[in-house]
Amino acid sequence: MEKAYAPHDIERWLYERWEAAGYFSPAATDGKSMDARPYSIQLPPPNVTGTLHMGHAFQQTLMDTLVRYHRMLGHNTNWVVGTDHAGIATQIVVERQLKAEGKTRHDLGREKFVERVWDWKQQSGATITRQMRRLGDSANWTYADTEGQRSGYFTMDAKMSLAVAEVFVRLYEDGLIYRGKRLVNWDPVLGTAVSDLEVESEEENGHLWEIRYLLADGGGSLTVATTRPETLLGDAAVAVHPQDERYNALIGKQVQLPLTDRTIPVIADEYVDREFGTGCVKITPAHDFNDWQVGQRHGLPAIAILTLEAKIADTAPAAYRGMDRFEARKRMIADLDAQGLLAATKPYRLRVPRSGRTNAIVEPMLTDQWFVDLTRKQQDDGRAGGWSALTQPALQAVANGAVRFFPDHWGATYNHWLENIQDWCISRQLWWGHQIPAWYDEAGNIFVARTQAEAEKQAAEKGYTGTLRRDEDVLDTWFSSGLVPFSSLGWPQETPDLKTWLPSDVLITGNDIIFFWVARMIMLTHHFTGQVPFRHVYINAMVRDAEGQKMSKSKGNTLDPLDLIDGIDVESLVTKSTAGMMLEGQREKAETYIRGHYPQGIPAFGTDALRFTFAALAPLSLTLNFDLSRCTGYRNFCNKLWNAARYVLMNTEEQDCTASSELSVPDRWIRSRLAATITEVRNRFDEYRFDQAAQALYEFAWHDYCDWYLELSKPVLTADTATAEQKRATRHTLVAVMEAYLRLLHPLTPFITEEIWSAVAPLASATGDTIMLQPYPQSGEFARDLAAEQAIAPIKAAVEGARQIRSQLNVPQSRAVTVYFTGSEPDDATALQASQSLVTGVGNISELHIVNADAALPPAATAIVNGRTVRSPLADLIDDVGEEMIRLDKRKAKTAQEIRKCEGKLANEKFVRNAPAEVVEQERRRIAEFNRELAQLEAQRRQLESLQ
RNA sequence: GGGUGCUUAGCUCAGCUGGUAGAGCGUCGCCCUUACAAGGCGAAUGUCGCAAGUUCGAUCCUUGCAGCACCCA
Repeated sequence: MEKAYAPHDIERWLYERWEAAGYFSPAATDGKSMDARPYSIQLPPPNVTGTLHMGHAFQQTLMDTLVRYHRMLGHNTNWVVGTDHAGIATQIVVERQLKAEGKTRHDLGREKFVERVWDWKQQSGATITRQMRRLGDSANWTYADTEGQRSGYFTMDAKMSLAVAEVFVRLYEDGLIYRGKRLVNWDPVLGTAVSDLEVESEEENGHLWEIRYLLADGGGSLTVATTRPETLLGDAAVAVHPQDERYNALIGKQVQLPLTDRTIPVIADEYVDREFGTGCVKITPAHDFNDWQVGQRHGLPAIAILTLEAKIADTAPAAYRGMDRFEARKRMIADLDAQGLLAATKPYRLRVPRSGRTNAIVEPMLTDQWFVDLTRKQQDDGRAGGWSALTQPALQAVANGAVRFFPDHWGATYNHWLENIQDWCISRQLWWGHQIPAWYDEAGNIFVARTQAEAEKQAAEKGYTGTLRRDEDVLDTWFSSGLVPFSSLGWPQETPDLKTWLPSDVLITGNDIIFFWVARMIMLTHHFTGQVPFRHVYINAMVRDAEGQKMSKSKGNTLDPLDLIDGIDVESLVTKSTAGMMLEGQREKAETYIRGHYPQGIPAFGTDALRFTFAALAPLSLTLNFDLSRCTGYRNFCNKLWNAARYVLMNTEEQDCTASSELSVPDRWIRSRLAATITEVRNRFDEYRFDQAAQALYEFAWHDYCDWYLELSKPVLTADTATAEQKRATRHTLVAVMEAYLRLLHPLTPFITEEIWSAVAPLASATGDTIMLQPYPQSGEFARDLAAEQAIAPIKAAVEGARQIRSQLNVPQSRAVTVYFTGSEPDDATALQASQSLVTGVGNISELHIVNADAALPPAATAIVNGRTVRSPLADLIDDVGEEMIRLDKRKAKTAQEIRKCEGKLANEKFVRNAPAEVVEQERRRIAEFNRELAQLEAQRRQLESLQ
């Protein structure tokens, strides 16, 4: 083995070997695989043209850890993966490319444009799956891989598209999909409807304009307050609160609508907030969601005055036609002012709805769209409505525990959303996506069918034989991803895979798509298969930078997981991170951040260290602050493990390492600790506590195995006093514990464990081509041995005591000292006696004497470790008695304080009366212990005083 | 306005059913001891956000307050 751990040298070729050998497919688990308990995870399909970001890397680390864990448990394990066509995002990218060529998608036409998107998908589609391989994802790439690219399914491939059409048609036939003219959120830049989930509203600075509307009968005016004066052209009424005495007399009268020749009524509606503005609100049903409701209540007309490009339409007065909405606003304010109708302009903070994709201000727009009904209890013909058929069962699934959230409080968020759900607008005015399987005849009659031929047949049955026009719109991307849990398994065919892998075991995903995706998968899967899509939903934290800031390109604080794996120099990092930044200020800001935070660039940590960091930092809370220094720490951990393996191999290779019955206390102790760690790690994985599993693994390897066991093995392996049998027992323990530990660790750090295992396994008599398919350690493989754990305590205490004394008196550890040891437990003396040579070896102790607390000793320095006392003659050390006195006084003060605390408790009658007997007893023991310690310290001090 | 989460060492975070406050990184000493300087050994560091309550006992339970973050309207 190389002297230092070099991740780059091992990672890539190992992955290729695993994949080529077919280890990722369920059948590889072992011979009995298909009968074993199935275990599967559905990957949230990433955007096919996207790249891997920290959130992906984090999620996938957790998924791969679970998948590897369960595969080693012998479960029939299938990690179903695929990529998403990501309608809007992908279309935007290609449109941008066209724009660079001076073209629009309309220049190409739909067919050519879609072809072009496919080209782009083919070209860039492999990027993300290649990156996932670098993470070590043991995904079942060849499963559902209809395109033969070893990348799983693609949501727009033929098979998946078939399922989409099938679902659409069936929902339509069930009366759960309808088409209608409704107000929807409209992105005027993209020219498509977007769902309310894709709209982000933030407070921005704006104005509140107060505009005078004159009464038509000439008897004065009223003043309305609005943040959107341009929509005035579409006003259908002015509303006041019915109990508002200021305006009572005006209700029912007509007012002259400024800038137009229309008059509109004054109506009364509870919706009006008397406190807001002037208490008079203009009502524009065609351009505001609330006003739409008011309009419905009062039978008002919806006058649309904006085009789909958000320009003033021909329905408005000629003066403003064709103007952009914001230009029109300016002009109208000026005109109103000129006519003396502008009463006031006030600065105002308002929530501005913007499209998540284009950042354009979203316009409520009255358009024909397709919806999934999620709100009706019952349809007019008596069939179940969407609430009963889709929404309610989804609520039920969580309520009755069929689906469990981790952490469980996310269930509340899920419930709250579903309980207040709106119908789901599923049509998008895009070209890239699943085209809606609906056709129209010339009269506008709708035929929803799986194919055009089927639609024509339907039309013919109604006596129509002319040409049919297919609906131009495509479906919301989430519509197809909502089917993934079953469509990826071959639905609508009744495949055996559906039986085996539905429901999957756990979904790991971000809280940002609980509504978009999780809820919809539960609804649709239940509706079409009667099952839940998954049993558990683990909501992972959002990855942020070390300061807790959201990662964003414009701040420059994003990290590319591959840069953490491979490393990158600072210049390349700057170039890469600022590429494509148009705004000068933005570029500078990003560059400053990068040079400030990574002045040396980023070192190569390797995949294993990155994965371990994600696991160790995985909290059950909202955010994960990714700290590079933690990553460094875990890279060092890998190096530690690597070097421990080197030590083990150096001392065991080509030697007899077979089992021995003559196990020493350290042998038995480390095996016992491993047994405890195995139980701990398995439990933690089972409850998704990746952080605690990582902690237990770290602790064992570094602080038990390396710090103590390897050190304790040295005297045995090198000393002439140890018998051949004892040496063999130690060699056997070294390799057996290492081999099992590697298996225990493997799900988190697949590469380094595989690499070391291949060298260590033969020595531990383990066979197999890969650690991946080895059985996961069971606590029964090693015995818990409480006697050994107790016997090791005085050994450690003696060594630590000697080290403390040397260190605190500034004596180099290399100087051997004499130690007088006084135990605190009855068995300490015998345990220490039996391991004398170990203690003197590891502790660099020249003579070890086991003595009573009151033994007469030469003046000595004292250390107390876990109640055990270690004393070393000052003659061995130095002659500065004063310093030792200071140390003793410090220690005395500490002990005295503890005693006071205990005494306080025990003096409290209520404590003694009410606390459980064992707690009181424990307190008594502690006080006795401390008193003994104090007496010893005082004796020491007197001795030193006499010396001065 | 409603909801959820968070507040513990300089930083990033653990802390199980209330019973002696922990880790990693960083800091400060001393060591290149033949697995590892990406290392070893030792040390220092906390009114557990604030206030009240329950309890013999509160970082943990309850209530209120403050601050931060996110979600919904």
